Amino acid sequence: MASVSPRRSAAEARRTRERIIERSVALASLEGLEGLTIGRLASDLGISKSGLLGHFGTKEALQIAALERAAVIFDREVWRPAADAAPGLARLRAVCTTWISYLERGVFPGGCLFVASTFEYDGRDGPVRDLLRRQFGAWRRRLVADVRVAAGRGELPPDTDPEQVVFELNGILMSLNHTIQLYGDTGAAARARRAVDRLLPPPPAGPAGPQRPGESGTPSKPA
Amino acid sequence: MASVSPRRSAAEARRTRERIIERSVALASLEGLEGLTIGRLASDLGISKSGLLGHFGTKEALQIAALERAAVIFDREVWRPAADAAPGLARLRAVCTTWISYLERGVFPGGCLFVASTFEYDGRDGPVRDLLRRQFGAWRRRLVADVRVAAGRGELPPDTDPEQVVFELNGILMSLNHTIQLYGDTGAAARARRAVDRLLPPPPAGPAGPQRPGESGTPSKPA
DNA sequence: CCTTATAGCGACCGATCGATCGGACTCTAT
DNA sequence: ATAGAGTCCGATCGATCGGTCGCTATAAGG
Repeated sequence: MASVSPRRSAAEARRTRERIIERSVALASLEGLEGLTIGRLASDLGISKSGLLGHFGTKEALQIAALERAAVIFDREVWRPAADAAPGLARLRAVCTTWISYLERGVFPGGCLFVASTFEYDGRDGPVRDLLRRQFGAWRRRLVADVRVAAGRGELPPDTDPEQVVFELNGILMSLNHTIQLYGDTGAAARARRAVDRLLPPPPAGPAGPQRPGESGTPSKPA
Repeated sequence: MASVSPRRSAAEARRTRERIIERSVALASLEGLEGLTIGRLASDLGISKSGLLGHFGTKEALQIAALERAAVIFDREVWRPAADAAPGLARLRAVCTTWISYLERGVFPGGCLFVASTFEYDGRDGPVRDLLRRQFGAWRRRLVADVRVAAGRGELPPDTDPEQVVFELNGILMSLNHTIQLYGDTGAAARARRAVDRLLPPPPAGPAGPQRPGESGTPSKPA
């Protein structure tokens, strides 16, 4: 009678919802979006199944909320730290650095949630897969745009095919993800960096600037 | 009473077992190794759950049988068609060709079962994951050996790091797998081929042999 | 021919799945 | 003060999960 603790202000509810989503993201990266079960999640958080599901309605809505949160985290961990670099090669290389680090540090305990989810949703379609498609598309477009800038500025060969570069970049990062997840070998990050260097050669670091003199871009040491 | 059909010779039982495994592989590539459910599988095949499980004992044993069968298929579709090429660059390139084709043709309806399973078994360990590790290890070792041969024969730069090359090859193929599965874009196979060409440059196709004169290897047109 | 091994069945197990319900409770707005 | 909205609960739903059991009918082996 006294043990029931039904505290529930609007702010508290928001916090509860946050906790649910946060835990969902971590759990989903380990067990998969489908392996996420309401019962387990609820008992993990010390709340009831109905109380949990009340925030989302259906499991699918929870999955989508988790994916959207994962995108926010990805943006925070990978894109934003590199966003200030000069568009073009500099930013591409900066993004690759943060991207590799994001896998190396294990931001998601079970590896990149997007990659895992894609393979999980191989066959079936539906809102979850649609969202995944959109998220990957947006990310790819960002990278392609910067490759195009880099090629236009002469930082990459003029015959560069932007989509091709992004295709290969994605492969490098997926291979890293795969190696880390299967063998726990974070040393593979060095391999990924080498592969990136081959694909996006660093500008010559001579005392004289590269080829675009007036550019403030090329970060020498952005703190 | 009359509808029960308990035919069961040793040969018939073997065939039943084969049918189960075959269907399991296809289903697992679509729904995941864990998404494989005994009930669904049984009703798909028109047999009872207990009759199915009697062949394997546990679901885990069935998953392992499916993975082992998938390895046989992979070997048949990817390795064997290329195995006769000369060890070294020629065979590496041949393997990449069959490998890409294997993804392009959708040998497994849900993409490469090994890759999907790896990400599915991110967190948890156990016999399934151990098997995955061994299978990937064997495949990687094969490729590394051929890269080493190629480097030793001067078909690749002498400072080539074999593990690095295989790491990047794996990435290319995983990126292809990913693109096909998420967008159904088999056109990405061309991108994968271009990436392979960059990583494993084809030998100069001049009228004179490459650099190793007495070698019968370098297949000009092996039919 | 008769015994033994076994393939496959139907019935059933406890556990858990996602989801629904009515109610207890506390905020917030009037 | 009171009404309404919203949060979270316990109980419960039907379905399905992996797995077990006893049984029957046959094939295989002596």
